[in-house]
Amino acid sequence: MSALQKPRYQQAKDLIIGRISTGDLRPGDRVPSENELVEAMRVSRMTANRALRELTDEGYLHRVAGSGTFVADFRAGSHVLEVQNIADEIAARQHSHSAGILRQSLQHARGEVAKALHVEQGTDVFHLLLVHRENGLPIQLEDRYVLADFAPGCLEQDFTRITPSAYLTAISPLQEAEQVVRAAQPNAAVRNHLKMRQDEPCLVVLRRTWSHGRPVTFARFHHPGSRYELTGKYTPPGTPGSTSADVVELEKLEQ
Amino acid sequence: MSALQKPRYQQAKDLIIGRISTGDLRPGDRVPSENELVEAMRVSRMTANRALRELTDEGYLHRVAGSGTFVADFRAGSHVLEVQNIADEIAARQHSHSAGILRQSLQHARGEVAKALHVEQGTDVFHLLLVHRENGLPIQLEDRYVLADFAPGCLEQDFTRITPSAYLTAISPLQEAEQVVRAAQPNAAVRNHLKMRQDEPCLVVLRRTWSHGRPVTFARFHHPGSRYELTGKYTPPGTPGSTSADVVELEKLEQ
DNA sequence: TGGGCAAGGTTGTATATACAACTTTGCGAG
DNA sequence: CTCGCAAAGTTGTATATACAACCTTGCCCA
Repeated sequence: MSALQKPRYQQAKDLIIGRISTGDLRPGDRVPSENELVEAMRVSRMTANRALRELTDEGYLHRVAGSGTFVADFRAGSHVLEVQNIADEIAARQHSHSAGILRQSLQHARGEVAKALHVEQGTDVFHLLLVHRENGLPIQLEDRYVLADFAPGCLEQDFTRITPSAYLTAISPLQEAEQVVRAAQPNAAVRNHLKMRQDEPCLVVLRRTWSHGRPVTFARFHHPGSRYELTGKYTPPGTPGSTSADVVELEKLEQ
Repeated sequence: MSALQKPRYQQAKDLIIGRISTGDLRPGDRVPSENELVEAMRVSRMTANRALRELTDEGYLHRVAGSGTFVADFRAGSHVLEVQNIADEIAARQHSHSAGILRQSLQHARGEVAKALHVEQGTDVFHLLLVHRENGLPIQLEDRYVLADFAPGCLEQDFTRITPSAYLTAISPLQEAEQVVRAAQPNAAVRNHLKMRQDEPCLVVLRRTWSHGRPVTFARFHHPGSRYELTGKYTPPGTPGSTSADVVELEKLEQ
């Protein structure tokens, strides 16, 4: 193997995912066949097969034996927790993601932040505050604290290009997460940042994420109740993945 | 290949899963290595590798290169979806659960209910509407539809003693669930039933549950935003279970 | 013109082989 | 006794090959 860090099947997966997220490949479109991938990427057919098979298991593609491989119709977040990166979630909907940075600073952890991160009061933490937009419309206010010694480069990072979640995941796999979901009335600042209507409720997610046995980041996410919802799917032991089309259908039901 | 319907990698997966579900293999136990599987099942190492790799991706196993393959520590409690029975949830908090029945009738499925349950308009369904209280205070309005031929005894059941969720689970294991979580303003009826303050937002959960490949029940849950929240924990492959005390701690953080 | 059949492409599975990277074990030298 | 290193075992990846099952296309024949 060449001096490449990523395995080749992963490179193939990245290639396909890239073409999907840029809109080059759209739902229903035909994806290169295994043999075409073999020629294009100079890999064996088994490697191409693994890439396409895994993407199918992950819900991105849809395969028909004898016919071909196609981009799956939709991809709603499988587990509520699986979708940690809002940019991916938006890209999967074929929409455009943009972000605005409201704060990016080094602070001393105080009160509940120190408590949530299991550190002493005054420990260095980065404080990030940003607004995520889907097709220009704000859908998430991310208020995040990150342990400074876990991600020292936080102040230099351009989080409008790489979301904090993606950045932190790249540093080290985030292994455990806990979250709380609640409905609440936003305060004026939040409502303002998210351009919410008066009296529109807020879907609030508090999430703490662990890496290698210690909490490394704690975030509060506020979403406009009218423009965002969490979807989940639960399949205990047995049955393999069914399509996510049903979740989509459920999503559309009005209360 | 012999006259076997299932692929051999699937047979290998079933073998491991079987040993886990009978308790023969317990969390942390060592699973047969690829080479041992090769000998035991007379398959190639690639086939054994695929079986173990897929089980790892699905969360059942945990692999360490150079060391071995082990049963993953836990698999329940990962999702928000785990708590299906509000009475159990309340009991876990050492509080008292009570329920009031507002409706318990046989109806014909219409509109979105028929659509959610994948049946024709007019199919018989039971409609249940009840309020769950924690220490006397309403915390959930359960608006549930159940396929009549799945649970024929629904009208005779005393749902103040056994919750619908517990009753349905007893009939047949509910295997898959999908849900959507959103924040919304309740209508007057809901607000009234839940004794909610004016302008208090509502945490709404839509959940559809499947059994043996077909949807059997569809429910809308409304909760007062000030008295109820969903908590979840996610532990992908490795780390052993920590107590839920941390989640509790996170719960108490104010926004 | 219409139907049927054959050919080619595609996915699904299975095997044998090879090498790299990592972990554990155990032995031998100091 | 301890440290270090070598050997063996394990997972991770990659390739070449093979055959079965299935779908689509297009051609040939009635």
